[in-house]
Amino acid sequence: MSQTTNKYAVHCQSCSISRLCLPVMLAEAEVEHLDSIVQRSRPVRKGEHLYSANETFENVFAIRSGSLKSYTLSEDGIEQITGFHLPGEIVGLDAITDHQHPSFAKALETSSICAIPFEKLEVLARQMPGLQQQIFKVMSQEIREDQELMMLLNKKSADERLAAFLINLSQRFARRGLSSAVFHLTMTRSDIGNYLGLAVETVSRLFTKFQQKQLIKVQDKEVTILDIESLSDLAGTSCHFVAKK
Amino acid sequence: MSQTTNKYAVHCQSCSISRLCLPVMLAEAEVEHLDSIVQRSRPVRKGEHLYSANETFENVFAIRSGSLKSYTLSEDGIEQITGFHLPGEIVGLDAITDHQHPSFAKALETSSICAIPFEKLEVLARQMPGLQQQIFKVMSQEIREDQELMMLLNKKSADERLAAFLINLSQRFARRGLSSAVFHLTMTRSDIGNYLGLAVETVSRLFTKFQQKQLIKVQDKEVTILDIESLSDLAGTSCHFVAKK
DNA sequence: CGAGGGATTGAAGAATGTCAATTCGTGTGG
DNA sequence: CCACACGAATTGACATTCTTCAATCCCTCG
Repeated sequence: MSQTTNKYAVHCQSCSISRLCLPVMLAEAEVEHLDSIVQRSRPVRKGEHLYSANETFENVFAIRSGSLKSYTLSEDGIEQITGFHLPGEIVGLDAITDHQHPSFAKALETSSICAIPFEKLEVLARQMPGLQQQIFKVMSQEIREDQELMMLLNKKSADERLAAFLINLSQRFARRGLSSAVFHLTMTRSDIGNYLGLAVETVSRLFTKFQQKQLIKVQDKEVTILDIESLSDLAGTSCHFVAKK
Repeated sequence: MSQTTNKYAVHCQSCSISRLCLPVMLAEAEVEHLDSIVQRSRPVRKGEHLYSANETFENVFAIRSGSLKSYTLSEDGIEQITGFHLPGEIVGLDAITDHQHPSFAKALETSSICAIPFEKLEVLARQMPGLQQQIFKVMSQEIREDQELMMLLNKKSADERLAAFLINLSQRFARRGLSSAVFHLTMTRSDIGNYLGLAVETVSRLFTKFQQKQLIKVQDKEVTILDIESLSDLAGTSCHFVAKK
């Protein structure tokens, strides 16, 4: 066992978010196998990169605590945030294709990360049907979420985008046993705008607008959802045409 | 062997686009195994659905010839096209997560399709490392492409989007041994607009604009790329700020 | 030959971006 | 411990791209 493994030992067996992570479908003995290939190192601090574009792909990463953003850089150096990631989620899956990371992953706060050597994971997956299934599911889920995001960016107004974003975060926090009503944004307004395809100023204006409409309360990075109903309506059902009348 | 398998028998071993499809990394004997679980049925005709949202997920589908579009419907019934698919590509991967299709796949022209029972594929993948790897790669690739599309929708102007779309199509045709300069659009202008997050009118205007600039030649559904250089520049490097000056 | 969807083109309007100024908050260094 | 500096956030005024609406044309397919 490596030193790093000892030092930051939190085993999958006792990990609080294992039910959201790869071990979900595994028997106890299987979890031990998985655990044995997982590498844990010192926490990644805010602003540090977990991986960068063009780096060789070796591991996928499971988030144990904290939060990350992943993003790509276009040829002209423009940052495009492709996702925010919470505990239990797996990042780095976009690198499998050609063994090189196409994107960056950066910590939004100090975060604990499990590195999982992908080649070993593949081998294990062949022996453990449940693990293979779970990997497929996680990847499938990501494809689906990206599609939903596309829908959001393509068809929805600025109001709808931000509402959907907040609802989405709320639900994800809830699944992790945190409050769905009050939560902390670890990303900047600029990050949110970048992710949603909006100017920072627009995001800022919307926050105040939502606050005036008593949908949410915002104090710096602390968001309180006051009217989840209306916010959901805004996020989901209303469309350009209807909204206008 | 089922009747359908006989009737439309084109085996993976002799399939012209197998190098773009799942068999890529397999030994000949392995391809035979894969081939034995693949189901081929009568071609899907233009406008017919390969699968629809909420249907139970059983197969992923490989496209042998023709083209498809996949799309989702929002709660308010708005169509959002999430991709156009060419021979060699696999569709239905977004359904693995919860055994239900979240999206629709519709033929844009008469298309030959291979249905691959996913449960059988999973079993096979455990026995054939190369197959498992290829499935992972295909899924990873899709995640990556969705991210690129997000970048496109989020950060690029209408001109850049259409240019990128045309370049992308051109490259994909080229990989399939077709002309990268002259090709046929099987989707409508409306489809293109939907996919790129633009109004049909905008797409139409851009086609004429590109034509005036001698970048392309368009005659109905037939596109000829005249100046791939400039078009690539437009698609990739130029950014809002620079372009404005 | 007629009908209907697809495509094109023009004119006007709206949503959002851009620019600019100010405030706020936080972390750093003296 | 305070002052400063710098990035983040907010707010206002203006600019612009793209959408929306409307009319017309075209092509295909019954």
